[in-house]
Amino acid sequence: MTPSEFGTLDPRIPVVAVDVTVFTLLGSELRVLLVRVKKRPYTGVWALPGGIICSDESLEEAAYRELAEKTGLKSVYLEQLFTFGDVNRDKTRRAISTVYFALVNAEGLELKTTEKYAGIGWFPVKKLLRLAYDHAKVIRYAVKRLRWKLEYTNVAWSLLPRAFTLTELQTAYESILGKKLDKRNFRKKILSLRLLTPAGKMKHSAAHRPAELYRFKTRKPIIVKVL
Amino acid sequence: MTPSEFGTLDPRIPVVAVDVTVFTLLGSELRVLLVRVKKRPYTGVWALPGGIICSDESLEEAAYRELAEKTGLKSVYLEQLFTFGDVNRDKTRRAISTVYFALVNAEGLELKTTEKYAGIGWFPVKKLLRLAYDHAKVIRYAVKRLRWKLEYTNVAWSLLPRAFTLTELQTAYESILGKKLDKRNFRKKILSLRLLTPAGKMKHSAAHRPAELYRFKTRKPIIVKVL
DNA sequence: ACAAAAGTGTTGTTACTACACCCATGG
DNA sequence: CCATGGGTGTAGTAACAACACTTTTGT
Repeated sequence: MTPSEFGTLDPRIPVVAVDVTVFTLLGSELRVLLVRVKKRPYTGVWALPGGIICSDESLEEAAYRELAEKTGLKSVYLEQLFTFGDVNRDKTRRAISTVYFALVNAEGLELKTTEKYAGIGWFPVKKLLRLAYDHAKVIRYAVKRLRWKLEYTNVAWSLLPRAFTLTELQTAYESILGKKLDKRNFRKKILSLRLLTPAGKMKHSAAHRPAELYRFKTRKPIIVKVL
Repeated sequence: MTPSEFGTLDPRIPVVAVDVTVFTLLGSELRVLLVRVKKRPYTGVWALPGGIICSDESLEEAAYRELAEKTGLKSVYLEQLFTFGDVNRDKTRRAISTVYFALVNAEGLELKTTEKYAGIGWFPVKKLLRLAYDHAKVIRYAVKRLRWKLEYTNVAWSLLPRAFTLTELQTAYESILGKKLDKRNFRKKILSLRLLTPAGKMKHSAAHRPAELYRFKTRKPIIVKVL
């Protein structure tokens, strides 16, 4: 059974959807993945990627499917964020949407879209245009959760390339948390957590001293007080 | 439209339910509210209270309705916990269930049940019997969240009577976290947070020095590192 | 040689842990 | 008067915040 077979019934009967908020860093700016809707009444408006679940997949599988369709990525950090179920969040029918939350390294990543959408792109989280449904609210909530996650877990690995410098890591933290951090204290704290291991290489990027590259020892999500 | 009008369709079409994990302290033991199912194939088995949502209520309203039906309580602490959507979690049909999480003071509270159930009661969270659906898993997850909430927020007020002694508060923490706490450090920390205000009364409970009664200054949920 | 980012320590302050005795009451 | 839980302080330790200069490289 395909998604399109649902949703043709009584508009008061709830339909179950999954949406995904995918975040990445581009030019040390936090961005979210949006798609351009074709269907009325939101034609031309941008929204989070998502859709009705299929009858033979779990919610999480639906979220992974959505993510893979748009980004081609399979093994990324993904977790359930919240389920939005207000009566009039979708003007056309009763829709319950479980929103997932993904973090991605966009380096060399090609976005693809399906017939369903008229476009796809990364949008800065600051000053977002008007979005369809209640998606503006959803993104605000997701950003809050992302900030919390950065401070209390090791998920930052999912935003960065495999190997990265401590300054890159610090910049990621700074641009998402929206505040400057002390270089010495940051490095001391991060290294003392023993989450990182030197990659054994240097990054030579310009006319200045090269930086040591590090990797996360594990890419399993764990809870640690980082800051 | 009433809930019973749903669920008569194709069993592969997802139906949206809300379940509630209601916790309380009875005899300084953590307990959860369970109801006894009548319907096959879970006849006689205990489960979390819950049901299909109505077409004109939000998820949260459905959770409040469920809670009020069973406990008569209206203004309690309630928040969304998680949405469970595995394909075979309900043997009879595809059911997506958003689970809410409530904390209640059970003092002088009368449990009521509806036609739908064969019984209702408070069950110790330790050594639970077999439960219907995936509700054992749901409760384990909810207990984890409860422990986190106690350590990082002020929600403890919702488990206690309006006025309580510091020892009662400490006992609540100890029985939920499952460990002893140091009396002096606990009191020092709690009072330094300035969440409590003396109720101006004493609790005379037996042949020993009476204890000062306190109240929470606010019953709005806030995030504070308590322990 | 200079511009530009990498890298590195110390000190003061604050929060946390561990620990033992006297107090007020009811029976 | 005694059994019971209520109430209190201190000292050592660990985590955190604030702060500026030297090193290494490419051009």
